[in-house]
Amino acid sequence: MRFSQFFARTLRENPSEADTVSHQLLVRGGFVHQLVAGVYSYLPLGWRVLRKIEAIIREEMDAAGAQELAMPVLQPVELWEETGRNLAFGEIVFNVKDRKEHMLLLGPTHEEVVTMLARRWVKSYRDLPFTLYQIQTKFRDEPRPRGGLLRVREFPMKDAYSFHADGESLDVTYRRMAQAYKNIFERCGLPTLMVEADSGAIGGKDSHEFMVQAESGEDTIIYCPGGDYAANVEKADSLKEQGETESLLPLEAVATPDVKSIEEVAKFLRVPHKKTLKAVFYSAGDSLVFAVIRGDLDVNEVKLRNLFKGADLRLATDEETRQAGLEPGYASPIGFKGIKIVADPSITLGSNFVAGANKKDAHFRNANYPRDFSVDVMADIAIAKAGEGCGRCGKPLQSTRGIEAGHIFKLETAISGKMGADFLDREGVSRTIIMGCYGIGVGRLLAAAVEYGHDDRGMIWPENIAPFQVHLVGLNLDQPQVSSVADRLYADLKSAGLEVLYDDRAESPGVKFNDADLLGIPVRLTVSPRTIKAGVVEVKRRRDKESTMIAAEALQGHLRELLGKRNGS
RNA sequence: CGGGGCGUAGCGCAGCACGGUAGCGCGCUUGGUUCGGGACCAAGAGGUCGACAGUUCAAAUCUGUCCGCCCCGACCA
Repeated sequence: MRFSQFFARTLRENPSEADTVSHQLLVRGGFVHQLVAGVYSYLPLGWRVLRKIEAIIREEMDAAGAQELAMPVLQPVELWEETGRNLAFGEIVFNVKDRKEHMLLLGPTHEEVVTMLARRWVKSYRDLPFTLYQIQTKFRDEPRPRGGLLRVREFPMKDAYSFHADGESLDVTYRRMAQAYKNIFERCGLPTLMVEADSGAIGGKDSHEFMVQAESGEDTIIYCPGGDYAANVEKADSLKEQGETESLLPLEAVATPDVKSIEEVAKFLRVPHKKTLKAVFYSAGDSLVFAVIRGDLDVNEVKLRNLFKGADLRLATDEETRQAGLEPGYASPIGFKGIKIVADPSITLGSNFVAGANKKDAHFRNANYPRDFSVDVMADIAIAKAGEGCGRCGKPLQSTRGIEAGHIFKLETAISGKMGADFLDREGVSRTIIMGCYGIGVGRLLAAAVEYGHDDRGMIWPENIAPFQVHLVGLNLDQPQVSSVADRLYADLKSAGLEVLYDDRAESPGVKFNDADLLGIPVRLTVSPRTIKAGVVEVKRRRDKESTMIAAEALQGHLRELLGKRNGS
């Protein structure tokens, strides 16, 4: 492609609306253009990258035995009423009305449609298992699009769905898909971390996310440096520090005027945070929930929400707390009944805790479970933090930020059960089809690749997904001798099967070199009066600092060495 | 939805407290000189100042309403 004819324009300055690196660079380089909030055009450069990622995904999906199909974006609301997920998704779905006032929606995902297909086709265990996938635009009216391509409202996604007669079959496919995902991300040149994830309101059992490590990521990952554990913080568990165990002392009330927060209490009574009990109140649906946890820890709302199966969980207001008969700042489960008490096991790691006295300006010393109070549910509701122990090996955990590029999970019968997708097993007994589903945010993956691969001059694309393989820069092309050499080289490279962006514009060298750095194509070749005189071509890899001069005759072989081996297909 | 910021030429911005000719840099067009890391000279094109309403002799500037975009939070199969 000749740059002079290419539909691309670079910007010298960062667009004001972008402050995520990938967003800035993709806009500056002319890869994407925003139409409205969270809706982007993929311009030729961006589209080329997207199609390369898609091609890799297709190859790996096909190799893993999945079959491609295409399902409609436009879906009838009735289908979603079967699973009730039109309510679970709520405001996030884009609704449309047809001319007959029939309500339709723009698919945010395709479990319902694909399960309808399975229901129609699958009669017998002999029809199972199989896996279907598509690469298609999804629509979600996110409350807040952000970070350029990282969180948008219209986006290309690869979604796959597997159907099984039993859990063992699902396990096999799940592992195969996990491996396919590893292959995909590796071929895209992106190191990812496979982490245990929360499966969210959709239900199901196992769930894993594939994370690209990046500061701009929306998720926090807790992982063990030993490599035996990694999880999204929403799901992560850890070994909490053991508090000191003393012989139990008698409960004793102390005056604590105006002392409310754990911080204040610990300071006022001169005890460490981990020797206090924290009480937090949530509103779940139409009732309140009383959460108790050791004072140095925090409540993981995702874990808590999962205990209440999808209920609308939010922090209760002080007003609501008082109405339940509790005094904010001085509340504790001691001598209290009325609302459900959920406790974290950390309240047993230690003894003689300081806890609220359920009246203003007073606390108890030496509170101990179960001597002094009882709880309704004892379950892990704590946020895991770096520094705490790995549940597998005990080593201190670490944390990092990540971009969720892929997510796989075992749906089991969460969808198929509600939709009556059944089959007859070997014994002629009707059973519910078991499902798995597997997603990759393709556009987000593209952005993640930039978050991962860039420097202060621009993007640095991995070979396999770069928009072009070679960036040919011609300098002083107004000299006929130079342009004829450059034109010939361009033609030769193309006929050798390379994808070449040929900068034949009448721009100064500085502009061309800076654009080459910005666009981040893996190999830059320069032809100029200088190189022609020496009978060489300058070769510079984007990720290297130095360039080398290669004799014109040896160039093709040299390029093959630089690029060839990476093209795995 | 709560908090904050912003909307003036294709892009980045100034002008607005104090109302009176719409400006700068980049980019773009034409001609010339340049040519290995964002060249120079000269001449140009390009804007209903987000929208609507109000105040005023007069509004980019003051007032009101609405719309849009970005950031933090809430939320996020």
